Amino acid sequence: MFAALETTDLVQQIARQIGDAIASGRLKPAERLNELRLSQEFGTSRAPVREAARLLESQGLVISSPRRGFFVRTLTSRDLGDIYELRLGLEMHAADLALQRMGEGELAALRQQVERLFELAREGSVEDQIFADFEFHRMLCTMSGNARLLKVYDDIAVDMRAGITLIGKLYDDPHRIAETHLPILEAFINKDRQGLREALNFHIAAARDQVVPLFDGMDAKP
Amino acid sequence: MFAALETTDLVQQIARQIGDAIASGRLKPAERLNELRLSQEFGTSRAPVREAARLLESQGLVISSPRRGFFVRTLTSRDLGDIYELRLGLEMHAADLALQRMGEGELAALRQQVERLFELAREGSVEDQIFADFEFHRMLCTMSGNARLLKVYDDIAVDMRAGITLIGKLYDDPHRIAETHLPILEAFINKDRQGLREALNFHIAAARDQVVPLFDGMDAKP
DNA sequence: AAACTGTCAATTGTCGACAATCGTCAAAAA
DNA sequence: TTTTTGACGATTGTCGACAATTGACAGTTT
Repeated sequence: MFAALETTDLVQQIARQIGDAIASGRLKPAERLNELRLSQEFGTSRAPVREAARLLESQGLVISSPRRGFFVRTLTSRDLGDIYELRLGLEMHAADLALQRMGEGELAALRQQVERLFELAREGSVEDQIFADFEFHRMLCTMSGNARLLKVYDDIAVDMRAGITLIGKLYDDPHRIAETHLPILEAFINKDRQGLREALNFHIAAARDQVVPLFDGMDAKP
Repeated sequence: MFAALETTDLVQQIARQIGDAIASGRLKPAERLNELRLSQEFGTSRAPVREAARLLESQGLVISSPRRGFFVRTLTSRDLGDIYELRLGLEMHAADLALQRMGEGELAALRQQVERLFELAREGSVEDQIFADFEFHRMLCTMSGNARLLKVYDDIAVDMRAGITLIGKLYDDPHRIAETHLPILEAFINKDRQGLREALNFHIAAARDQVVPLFDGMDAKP
């Protein structure tokens, strides 16, 4: 009858804000999370901030160094390479599963999302397109019907986003980015399993090659 | 010159103990984590216990219900099915990568681990063999050379272990379990990529079919 | 000048306390 | 009997405080 009231608890709110700050680059790698400062900024005590930090810790977004505090995780080019390599396997598997379970509605949604990519290439901001790009691949993982797979994708997506915003620059022509999704969509339509794998392989390898190399030498020790 | 002193911090120690208790079934699904009781048992205050619970939360081992506390995660057969399905994709990808990067030492290690499986089938406890089984597959993921992939495997391994111990019974003949690793090993030796995929597919599907069905109706709401 | 040592402010790790909330149980109403 | 209401105990969420530790800086020694 009525809508459920805001039940967001404090810790998760804080965790999300800090997580966003990391993914968006407002908190830089190796930066220390000053608990007192953060708690004052949030208007709370240090306890919820620490719990939020722990929440992010096992997610891999921050690392805790005993007696020294929490630090934003440093991404090496090696880490990023691993992430893209994992993503490749993950999405190919997701695509396999999606092909088996997919109906017409899902296909239409994918098609619409690709159209959106072109749209944003013409008249949107770079960040918006990057976001839409992530969303396309997330849809693919959703369509696998495997919730756990989706969770893994969400985890690594945070890091990819952090990596991209860390580079700070547009890493490719937006129109070309949109275009590279066409073979994927096409293979979906044709239910061409092998072609889909190849299209994903090409697409993700391209993304990796444009992101990872720019990352050498950007490392910093905590 | 000297060995570094134990720098294990309290929170991680507690988190590990609770995690072990969950994986080993000493803490049952949907069971509530009474913070006061746990803190007394550990001889600490509630703060570190809560932080440990948060650490386990984003790992998916416990879920927090605002104002009601932390509960051991309930595994549905659907969850377990997803996990095995994800594991399949993960290990096939790991195998692909391992095939490219593997040397002689790795092959010998795998072979030795399979021998150990047979050994334990003859004269070991069931738990030891299950543990060795997990270790075999973990080695495979390690050999992928992809640290992030390994992390994902470790995450889902906890749940698989919890699922198996929850069932509580031996789920197959130990000797047969050992045998099903032979085709995997063989395909590795022959560097037969397709055969390796098929062997893994068979092996993991078998594991799933023996674990997941037993799980129907064991669900409980928090 | 360089390296070492001692001191000090800043920050973390942990604790005990208190208010808010939830689940339970008994009593009252239907 | 079944359902609703009310109150109580138990438990959580959050806070402020204090001891322990760290990193930096200045002073001392070689």
